[in-house]
Amino acid sequence: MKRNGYLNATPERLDATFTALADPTRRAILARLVAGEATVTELAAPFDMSQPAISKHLKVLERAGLVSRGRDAQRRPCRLEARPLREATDWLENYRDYWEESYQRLDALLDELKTGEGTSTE
Amino acid sequence: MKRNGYLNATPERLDATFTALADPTRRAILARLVAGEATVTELAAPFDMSQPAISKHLKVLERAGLVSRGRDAQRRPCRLEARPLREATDWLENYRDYWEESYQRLDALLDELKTGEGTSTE
DNA sequence: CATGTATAAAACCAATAGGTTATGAAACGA
DNA sequence: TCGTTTCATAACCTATTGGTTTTATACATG
Repeated sequence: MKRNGYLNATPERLDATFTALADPTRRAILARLVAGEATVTELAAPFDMSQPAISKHLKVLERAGLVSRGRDAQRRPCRLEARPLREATDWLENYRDYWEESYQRLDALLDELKTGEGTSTE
Repeated sequence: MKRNGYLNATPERLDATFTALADPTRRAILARLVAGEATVTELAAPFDMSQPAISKHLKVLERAGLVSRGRDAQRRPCRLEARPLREATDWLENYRDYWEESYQRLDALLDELKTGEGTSTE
């Protein structure tokens, strides 16, 4: 049930990707980049944090392949890269069956509690 | 385009979940738990690592809510919990449109390179 | 009751993460 | 050529991570 067709992530890439996603600042940066390319200073602006701190976060994102950088004079515009996101999603999709099942069980239980009330196994 | 209906993860939960997923040992433990409950020693067996090390990994997984523990005499069986996996998946799904678009662009490019050869913009 | 088994907790260590300030370097604009 | 902007790098600090070994606890069983 996996609509695949592309290559899979190595464990190292998953390590790097999930590590990168584990920080709220970096997730915010990614969210910003969905809207399009941005320079380091633009990315740093919303945060109460020094510029080198943001540069470090960007390096983590870059190491995971989540971000690539161009060049525009003295600026180094960042762009979001899709691949690791897809790979992480693919990895998690392997568990979809599992948690859908879990929630079906939960739904059934809630259903029983609601409609049952006295009608059920008591 | 989000088939939701359930609650969303707090940033702290996402931090904890992605942190937990960022380690290959912990991912392997999760994979094992899909097959059903397991004790700590069972989980530790495949790894060339001390028991306390595994206990620490389990604590990380527990802190993220990915694992819950029961009690069976001196054993503390671990079970996989679905919720954080679903929440992480949901978070990543927000990017699905983005990377599907990216890959369409890539596909189009590859197509052009393959079928075009000389027919294209040259 | 004594011993073995399953797990947790403590103390320790090296490496990494996440932040800081200060400095350096590349490119632009006057 | 000089100053300004944009960014990276270095050096430093503290807290956390991921591992170790050793010790303690809790239960089961002969």
